[in-house]
Amino acid sequence: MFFMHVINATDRLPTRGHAAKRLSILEAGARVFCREGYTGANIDMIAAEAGVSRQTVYNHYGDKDKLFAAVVTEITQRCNARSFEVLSTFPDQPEDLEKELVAFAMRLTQKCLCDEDGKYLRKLIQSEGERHPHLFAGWRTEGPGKVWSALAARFARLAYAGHLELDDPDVAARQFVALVNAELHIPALFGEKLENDRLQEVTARAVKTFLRAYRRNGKEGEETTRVGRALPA
Amino acid sequence: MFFMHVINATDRLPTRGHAAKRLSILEAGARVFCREGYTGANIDMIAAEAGVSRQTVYNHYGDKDKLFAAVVTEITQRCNARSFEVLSTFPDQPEDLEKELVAFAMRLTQKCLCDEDGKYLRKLIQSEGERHPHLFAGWRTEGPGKVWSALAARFARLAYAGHLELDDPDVAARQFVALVNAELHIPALFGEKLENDRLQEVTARAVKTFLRAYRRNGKEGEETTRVGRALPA
DNA sequence: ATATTTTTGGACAGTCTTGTCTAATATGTC
DNA sequence: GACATATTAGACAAGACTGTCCAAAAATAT
Repeated sequence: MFFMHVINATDRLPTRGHAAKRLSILEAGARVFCREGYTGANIDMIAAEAGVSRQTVYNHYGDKDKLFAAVVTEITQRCNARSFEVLSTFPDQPEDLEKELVAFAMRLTQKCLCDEDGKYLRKLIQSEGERHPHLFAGWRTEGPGKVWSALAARFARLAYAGHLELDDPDVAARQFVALVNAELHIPALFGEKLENDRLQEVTARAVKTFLRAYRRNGKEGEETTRVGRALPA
Repeated sequence: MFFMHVINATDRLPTRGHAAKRLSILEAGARVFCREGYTGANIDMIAAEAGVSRQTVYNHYGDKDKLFAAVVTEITQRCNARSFEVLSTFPDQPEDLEKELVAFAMRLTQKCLCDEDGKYLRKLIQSEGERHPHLFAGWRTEGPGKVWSALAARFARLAYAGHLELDDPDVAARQFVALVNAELHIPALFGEKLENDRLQEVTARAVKTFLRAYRRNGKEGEETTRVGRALPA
């Protein structure tokens, strides 16, 4: 009983206000580190943006390095979780494969790559990936590593069900992602976002190309994927 | 005559030693800015790496901002020039399209994306693109802007000659680049380079997929691009 | 050889940042 | 209300960096 009390007093999660400030600092840290880079960010900026005093930042996270590491860990987890969430909406039993793949690709883009967390993670890696690769080792294995192989498994299933024709599901998965993101890289470098219409358009074209390469011959809907094709009667 | 002399004394490029130091500072600046980011880089580091005194850096470039701008301009020009050099080796009259496209893609990757200047430019844009987009406006229009449309023109020519079947050459060009670079992004984030064998392999697969999607129906070599395909007799 | 330009090293002020410390205040619990 | 814990503002020392100034030394041109 008194033991419980001791445990509660020391191990229990901080009180509501406490936890709220902690989170607020983390969010502000993500924003500022992302905006200014690790070296360019300073604690006062983060404290101000979080609406707390500088000392509170130090109370919670110790120093700049530890705060950065905490930000990386948190954002990584969020992004990974989001990725698997989206992955679970993959069209396993498609009625209209092209349409459903486009919708899936749009979810992937909007919820994982073009959202705030996705942008933060990208910039954090860009600014510190080369200097501190260990900070992102977890992301590499748990993030792209697992997402891609899970995606490959979904494609393999589509192939087994006769919808696709693949040499190597892993290659196909990476190429799918590459095609879908083709037009995003440069705008992302300058903090720009594609409008929704444009995103829809480039995604549709990416999927179309993917299916041209990988759709099983003689399957339905082929004439929509290759314009002006001269089919042998 | 005396007029010539005046022109020479004021307008001529600096003497050899002078120019050599100027260049050395620029190269060192590129390395250090790339390694440390704009904020993280400091003038003493650059001076030391260039083998000159700090004052000399200020004599040549005025201040940190101007030095950074000069580095960006120089590296941009080099990268653009290199891109068009490689572009001029595009296989316009291919005998073995797949093989020649793979070779072309390898040149593009190795000479433009994976070389030192390519890496510098990428990191410079990553660290300062969002904060100072105007510094890279020239790159966007003269670099990817023109390279892609030139590449699209080459693909259009291949289509006109009956080798390819394209809806939109611009889309095809961007997708080609995206496929070829699919595997490079993540290693690049951590300063890693793909070994040549691996690069060759992923490039071959990218081109294979590209041709599966865009090779003209009934053209030669199709059976090599689609494994296990069931052709209608 | 002499005059001119360039480079050097060092000192310097001013600014910014990190991380610590303290005393006062706020917040929440019992 | 009393008590413990969290938070705040501000001062502070130590260090780093920028950009300037200067006088001596070196390189270059005439």
